[in-house]
Amino acid sequence: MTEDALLYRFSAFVDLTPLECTALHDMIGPGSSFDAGKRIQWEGDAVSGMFFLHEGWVLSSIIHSDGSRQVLKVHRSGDIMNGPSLPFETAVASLVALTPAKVSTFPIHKLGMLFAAHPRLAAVLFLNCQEERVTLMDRLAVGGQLGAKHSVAAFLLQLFDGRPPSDGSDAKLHIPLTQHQIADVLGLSPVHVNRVMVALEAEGLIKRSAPRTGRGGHIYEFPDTPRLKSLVDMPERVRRRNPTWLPMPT
Amino acid sequence: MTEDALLYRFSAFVDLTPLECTALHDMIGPGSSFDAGKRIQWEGDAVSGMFFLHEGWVLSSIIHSDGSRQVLKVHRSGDIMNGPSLPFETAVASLVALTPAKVSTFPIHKLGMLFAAHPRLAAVLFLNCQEERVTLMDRLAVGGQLGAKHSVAAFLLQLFDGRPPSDGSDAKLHIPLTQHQIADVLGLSPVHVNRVMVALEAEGLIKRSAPRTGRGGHIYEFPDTPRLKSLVDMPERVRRRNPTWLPMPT
DNA sequence: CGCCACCTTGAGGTCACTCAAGACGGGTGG
DNA sequence: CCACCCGTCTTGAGTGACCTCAAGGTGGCG
Repeated sequence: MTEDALLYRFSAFVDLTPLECTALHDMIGPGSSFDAGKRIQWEGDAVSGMFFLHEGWVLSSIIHSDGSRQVLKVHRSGDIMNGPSLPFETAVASLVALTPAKVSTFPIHKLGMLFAAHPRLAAVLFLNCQEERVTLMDRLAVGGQLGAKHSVAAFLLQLFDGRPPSDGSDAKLHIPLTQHQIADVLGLSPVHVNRVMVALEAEGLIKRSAPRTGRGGHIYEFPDTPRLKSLVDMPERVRRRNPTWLPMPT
Repeated sequence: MTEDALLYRFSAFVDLTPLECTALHDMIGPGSSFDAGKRIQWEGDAVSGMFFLHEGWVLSSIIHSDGSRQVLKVHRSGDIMNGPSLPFETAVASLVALTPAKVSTFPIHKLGMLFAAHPRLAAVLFLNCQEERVTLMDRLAVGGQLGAKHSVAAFLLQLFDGRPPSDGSDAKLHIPLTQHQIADVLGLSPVHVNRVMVALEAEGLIKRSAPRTGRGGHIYEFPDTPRLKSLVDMPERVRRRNPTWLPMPT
């Protein structure tokens, strides 16, 4: 299954050739495991490359000078991490494992080799980055204009829609974030997140139950996804797969 | 000067070889002119490529379903536009000329050729995209946590710091945005933007004067940039120029 | 048993919003 | 040259969303 996770982001845009698959495997270093709560990278570290998340949940966050924390992205299996740090001398964000996580490094000089040897893969990386940009733009739009209820609903729905294939396809989802962490994602206060959660549950839009195990998080169910989606009302973005303009596969 | 504008974003990361310069010029189509207020692209159009802004100001925005508008980016000379649309079937945002603007198209199939023939330039495009991502992340952080005063100050300061070289280097800056448009950028209401402006002026952090001409905008002065910067308090991001990991220049 | 992290709920305050009306200035037509 | 109009900026008053502070409840774990 770890193989599939690796190719997840890349094959979202193109059907990979076997040669490209092996090339990716060769470029990505051996994975190491991190316990829940362990820090994978500090904001301000020297930039050594990207990371690839095989398994688990990882939080990417920035500490503000007033001490408050802004979570920039909730990473899940298949995600490519630390791209935003590449243009700079030092890392932009910290990466913290939320659950036990398996992470590979994608050393930066191999990234250069990838651009030289596999232009199509490079283009896919570029597209992936542009898509992340759109994700941020949408968050900006939702958070800026609409209320906290919309933000929370959009957040939950995004995690639900984007769950990796291995998670099964029923309407339940374990989200290992505390309400405090969700607040950090959305730029709200923890107490207000709680109030919104209670309200959403009262309206029958979500259902929460205790986590099956240990630290943090809840299991969320979505009994009425259509109504939830209509509440959020995000524009439908359909990805263009195998666009004709990409360079020839290698 | 238009040549310089073209190379502005690229040479932010690397010193271009003459061959790369001519390659870029060849790939970018002839420029066409747009009057102020003219729409360059509609949200929902088919994606035909990127655009390159030689001269002028362009607003990139999304219309929400409730009619409100979110401005995603204020483009200025040298900017590469419409990148976020590339992964999708239809364009993500509308592009509207704010001032008379000169725009070239960067057809999508030539982008594929660029990835194949000029891996180093492709890598620079990738870095540029990652940097835009960071810009959005910072906006998210500022807008989410801090007040409207910070947002407005950060917005003005960002425009001031990022002004193209041709604009001269005195402490004056003509910003052709109405307060209503600034509100759309920041996700605030127009009246509140106005109140903040008045407050900032009362504190001596900015100074406004009438626009030299026609429609919209003001001339802003920044008599006390240090204090303004300390108010905004963004982390300093230093770009890494000519990183060693890039592919060989062509 | 008691600690700790998390969730929950209440009360009161502040920031930013909406609605509404007025001031200013440029552009147009008489 | 003047009257008028329209977009923009400005200002006031009232409302609502979200925040902070604070206290209490719950469950896991040593």
